[in-house]
Amino acid sequence: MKRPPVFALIDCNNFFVSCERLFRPDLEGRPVVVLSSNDGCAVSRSSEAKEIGIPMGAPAFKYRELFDRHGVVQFSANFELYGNISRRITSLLTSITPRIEIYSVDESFLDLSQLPITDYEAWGREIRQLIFDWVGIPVSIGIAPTKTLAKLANLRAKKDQSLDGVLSFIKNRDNREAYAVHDVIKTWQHMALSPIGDIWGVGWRFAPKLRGEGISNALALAQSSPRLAQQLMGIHGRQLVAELNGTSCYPLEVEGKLPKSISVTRTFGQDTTDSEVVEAAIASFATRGAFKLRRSRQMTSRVSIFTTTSKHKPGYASWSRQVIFQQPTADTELLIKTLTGLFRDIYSPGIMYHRAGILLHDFVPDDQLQTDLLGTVDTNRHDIARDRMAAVDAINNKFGSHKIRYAAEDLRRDWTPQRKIRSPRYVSHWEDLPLLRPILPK
DNA sequence: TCTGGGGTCCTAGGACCC
DNA sequence: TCTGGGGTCCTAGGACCC
Repeated sequence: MKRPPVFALIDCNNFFVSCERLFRPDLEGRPVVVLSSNDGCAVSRSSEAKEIGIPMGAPAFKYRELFDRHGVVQFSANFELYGNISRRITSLLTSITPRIEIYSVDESFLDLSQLPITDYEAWGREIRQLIFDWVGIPVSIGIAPTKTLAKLANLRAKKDQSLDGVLSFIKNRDNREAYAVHDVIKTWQHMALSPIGDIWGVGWRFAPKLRGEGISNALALAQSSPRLAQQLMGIHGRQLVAELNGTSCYPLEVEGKLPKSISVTRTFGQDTTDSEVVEAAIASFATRGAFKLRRSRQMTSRVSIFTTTSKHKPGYASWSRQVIFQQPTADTELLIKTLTGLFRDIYSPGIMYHRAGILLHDFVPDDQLQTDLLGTVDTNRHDIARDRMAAVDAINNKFGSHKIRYAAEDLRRDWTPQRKIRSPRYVSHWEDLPLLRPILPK
């Protein structure tokens, strides 16, 4: 018999900050923030930092005074560290069940319906302790018959200290009922306490619209008509109402999906009018994008670039250009030539470039080289390029990324973002390995 | 010559997520 | 002086066809 799904959402608390604290236990109990690229905005905050009023995305320069007053400890983002810790947690979860969807760097959904669990909340507490003991990261766990409700349960588990980080809207499945009456009552109580803007899928634009209709919390949305929800939010609104009522619309996506587009974009370390600086940046973006594309075993048929000036200065402007390939490619060399060529078309001296990026779209599998209408595909050139890139990837894989690269990337390096206060790469570079000093007897 | 309705495909922009 | 980066999906509207 196929059982209805039971979703568990396991979500790391203040993930980036928790990773930094792993190697700096002295920061426990102190306000800590992790900053975005160029040390621009706060993207992860400890609970102490939230309490003193630092919002998500707070620009660091505006909060400098608050940081100083409360002794807020700041870090530049250290993605190598966070990726490593993230993989440790997902591999632990994968050992519990293969029915796992890795949703983001700090969140995974599990389907528990096939596991012999008699008390879901007790199970959640065990797993929470297990992750803390083995990896050292605190997590919250929400369990429910739909993903939207699992998200909501997770958020409630984070906000209500008395829940101890775990909340389940399903007690057990012994009675074989999909969703028992006492479960529904419990779910309603928590939905009534969940503001409309906290619901997964309701963002800053839809929240005021819904409030205007008198729908101010999750329970009110669950009890509103699917038709009204669809009118206000499109098809997503109708599905949201169903999910809040326990009917699952969003299944567990176990298979890692292939990307449908790839983008690499950066704000420069400092604005520039120099075309060589921007070209070198675009060459580096092309290299990174092409690498990601090959890793997904795909080729691109349409690529584009864009540049912008600063949004926060008068005369903000942006430019973009795209090109369609007759023959799909994953060749770094061709992509660098094409994309830097597109930039030269739009370059204009005197413009203060602030940000630039590349986008790759319209992918085909890399083993599917289609001939064009005239059958003029140059398979020989294609094969040579593919072999060359396979060799480059193999070398960089063995000796470290960027060991072999195109000269266009090194033309100028002035664009690279600043990360002035990054923590050591404790777990990915030998020279950054933490040292343990033995305590000598006196 | 005049003309409506229905379908498909594409693109840009909007909305959301972490 | 200093305000992130990487994605997905849906929808409206235009072009085109019969």
